[in-house]
Amino acid sequence: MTSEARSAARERVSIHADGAAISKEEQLAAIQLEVIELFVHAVRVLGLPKSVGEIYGLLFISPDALPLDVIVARLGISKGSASQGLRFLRNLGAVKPCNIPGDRREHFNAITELKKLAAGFIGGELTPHLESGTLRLEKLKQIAAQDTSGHAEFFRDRVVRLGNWRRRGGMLLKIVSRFLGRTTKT
Amino acid sequence: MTSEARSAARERVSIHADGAAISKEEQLAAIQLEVIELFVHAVRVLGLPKSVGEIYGLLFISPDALPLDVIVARLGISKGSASQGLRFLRNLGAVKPCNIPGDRREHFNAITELKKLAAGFIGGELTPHLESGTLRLEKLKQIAAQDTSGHAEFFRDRVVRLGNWRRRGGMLLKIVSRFLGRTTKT
DNA sequence: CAGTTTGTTCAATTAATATTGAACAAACTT
DNA sequence: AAGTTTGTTCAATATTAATTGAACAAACTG
Repeated sequence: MTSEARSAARERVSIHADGAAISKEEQLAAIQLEVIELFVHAVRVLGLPKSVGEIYGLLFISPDALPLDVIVARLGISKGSASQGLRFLRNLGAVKPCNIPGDRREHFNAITELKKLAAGFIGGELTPHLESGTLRLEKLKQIAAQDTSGHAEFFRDRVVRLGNWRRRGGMLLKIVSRFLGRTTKT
Repeated sequence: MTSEARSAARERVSIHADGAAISKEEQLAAIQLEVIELFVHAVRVLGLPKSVGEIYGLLFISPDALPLDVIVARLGISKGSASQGLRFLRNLGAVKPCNIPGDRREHFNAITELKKLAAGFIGGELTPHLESGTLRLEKLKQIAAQDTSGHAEFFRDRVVRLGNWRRRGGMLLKIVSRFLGRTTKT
């Protein structure tokens, strides 16, 4: 996009702020709105904020990389939300910054390989929890060893069971990664 | 527990309500508190309310089945929370009602086989979302077919990709179930 | 039957989370 | 250097979700 075109877009946006018109920049095709809605639902299941779903959804269904201010305009969310959401998505590897020659703004593309998305989510969200669980389990073992109640044996059995769960959870993450890593790259 | 013992327990609880004492019934061993905390963290990851983690954790680490009012007293939560949490856990198959002869109250045991827990969670929480996603996808295909913008081909490609994601998601759920179903029953 | 126990429901409250927007800093431009 | 543009941060606000508790119903008990 040229510098002049950007200025023009901004002008239209300011008109919209007056409630008078909607810029072409902001108009989303029906299919785009629907896809964004789909991602909003999907991220809810994963326990992530709506804005993250909106941003990822918009990038997923946008033919071109988009900069922050365009995301803000098209979704009608605040700059703060967009900035935080993009940082989260970037940290997860769900979104990739890309440079557009002649444009100072950092643009973003959605990463659309399920394998990569899952890897990012597993590494960024799941594994940390699994590891903090490992620490908790260590603590549990110690406390169980000190237990003086009449149920020490029962408690120890339960702690063993938790250890088994965790072990199998770790195996599952690997199995999932391996499954998604096989061949077909969509 | 005999009828007389229950009355006595209730009396101690009422004393506690006055701020004067804590009944033996309510005292949780250090290990129990720690396990409950662990489950509270775990259910957060799954997007479930804290109270559900507390209730399941308490039952998991209790040698005997517990009735609603004991759960309320030991966790210090409201009857409403406990009732709703138990219903949720029961629907998921994470908790099993059991009858204690001579006691009118319904008691609950935790189900501790990871396979059963996962099956309940997959069937109760994950599959419904996957299925609603399937419906959304159908809608998406229709909208994509009608698209008049210059990006119809891109949009259709994305919809195909979403279809692939969903298909693989379904396969994953099966793989997870199969993995957890193998032999070792802890 | 009148009273008690047991458990559910749901409107009101409280707590937790996400979002906003204004202040700020860094990187550019003229 | 003074002014833009671009993007971040974080305290205040808004929104959403969980919890409470009181009213209720059903199942028992004497």
